[in-house]
Amino acid sequence: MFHAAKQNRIFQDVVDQIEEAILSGQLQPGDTLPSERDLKDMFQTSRGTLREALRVLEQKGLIEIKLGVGGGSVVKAAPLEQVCNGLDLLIRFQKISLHHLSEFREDVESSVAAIAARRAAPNDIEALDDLLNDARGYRDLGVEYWREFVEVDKKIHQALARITGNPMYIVVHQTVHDNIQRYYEQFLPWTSQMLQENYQDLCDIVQSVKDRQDDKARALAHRHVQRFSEYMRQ
Amino acid sequence: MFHAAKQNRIFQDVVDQIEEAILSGQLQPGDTLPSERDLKDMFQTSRGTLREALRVLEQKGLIEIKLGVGGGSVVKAAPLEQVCNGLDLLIRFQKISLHHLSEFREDVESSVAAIAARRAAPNDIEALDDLLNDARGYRDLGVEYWREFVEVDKKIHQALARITGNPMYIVVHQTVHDNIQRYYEQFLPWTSQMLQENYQDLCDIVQSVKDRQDDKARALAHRHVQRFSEYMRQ
DNA sequence: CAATAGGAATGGTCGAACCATTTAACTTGT
DNA sequence: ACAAGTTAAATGGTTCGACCATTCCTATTG
Repeated sequence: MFHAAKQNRIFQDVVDQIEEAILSGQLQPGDTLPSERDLKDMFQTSRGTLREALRVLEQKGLIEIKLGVGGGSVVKAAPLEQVCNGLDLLIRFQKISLHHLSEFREDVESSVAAIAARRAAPNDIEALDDLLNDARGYRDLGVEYWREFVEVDKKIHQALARITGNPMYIVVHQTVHDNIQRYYEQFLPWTSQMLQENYQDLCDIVQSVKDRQDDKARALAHRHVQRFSEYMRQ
Repeated sequence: MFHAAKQNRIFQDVVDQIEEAILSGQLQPGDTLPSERDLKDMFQTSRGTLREALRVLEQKGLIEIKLGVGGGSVVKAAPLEQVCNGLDLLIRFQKISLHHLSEFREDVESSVAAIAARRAAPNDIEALDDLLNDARGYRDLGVEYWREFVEVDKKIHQALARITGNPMYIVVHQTVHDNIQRYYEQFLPWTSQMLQENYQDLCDIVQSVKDRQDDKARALAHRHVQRFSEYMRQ
């Protein structure tokens, strides 16, 4: 339930203090921390210990460290990559398979589509239509434009996630998508037929979002992702 | 698309080498790395730089560092917590509201229940029944045992997540649950009626898992979590 | 006025020393 | 012979001081 309180570790105390300052808003994204030599005086510690603390914060994705005279530790906007990297590590550690990730993604995308269908505003619909037009363009250009098509496909899913207005879906969706994409980029036997099927799927999903049919959108999105998973299984 | 290749950073090279050794299986979980003083000689670097590398690996969840003569850096089994910690940090950093968290949780718990209903093995059912018995015991003891009851409730949800066999659900579920708990521990107007309702919900869910009725389990879990969210809105 | 050279601030690295903790071996008393 | 306490060694944690590499600003010079 609790984990050991290694309070002997000074750098951990420094990490906690700076992390608390960031999470509480005392330090805003973009703010620059004092230099290492100043910080070491503030915390009354050595530079080595302070640097270990900064290293941890950097690894957590909370700060970014820049070189040179104007440099220093800058508070980052959102530690999203860290979750991505953590997931990636788990995958490479073979604790999570592509199958697990796909299954999870099916549920997330389904829920996102369903909620989007309930909440899409007129300008959201407009944006989706624009993206759909782009997708049709690349489909018509032929299978050699699969890379551009996939990019639009990604943007459509991102747009749906944003329409939910719930940052949890945005964040989780992006993390899962990024990690799946990293793998399927290696296997890319895209056919013209797959492009056509995917485009049709997207059209159907957007249409059901327009019609406010959340259950239909959920089912379509589920089938869409599932089909994609099956492509990859081969 | 790419991020800067700061190859000036020696400690990063050390991190990469050790990480590669772990991922490739040259270093197995449980193995102990050489001491800092030996490692510094192997990498031909200073102890300070080497320690920064170890700090990063520790933060990544790949190694655990123990004190004393028998101590050193031990390769960890699974950096599962790292994803939890990362997601947790993201939730707190972005100050994701209870409402958004709850909405997301409703979907996750629903999917978990549905999948569990399809995959529960006999011994899983047994474990669920045992937990259900514990829950009934605390319910009968009265409302002053709400804390113990909630603990069992949590264990039941955890058990369902584990039954899915998909680490993604386990990790996401646990993180979301912990963060919601952080909110509702402040407000605890538990009534005897709420205890009763929750217990009945759990019974129904487990029953539908037993009956392999995944859609019913999904619906019940959704209502269960939704009801809980409504409690807290007051 | 532009190009170049220099200097100062800052992160990155190094080495040596010392402290704190832990384990194992050793000593001692019964 | 056994148990308790003591000592020693290995290991991570910390400190200090020095120097290097990078970056930006400023002053010099053509």
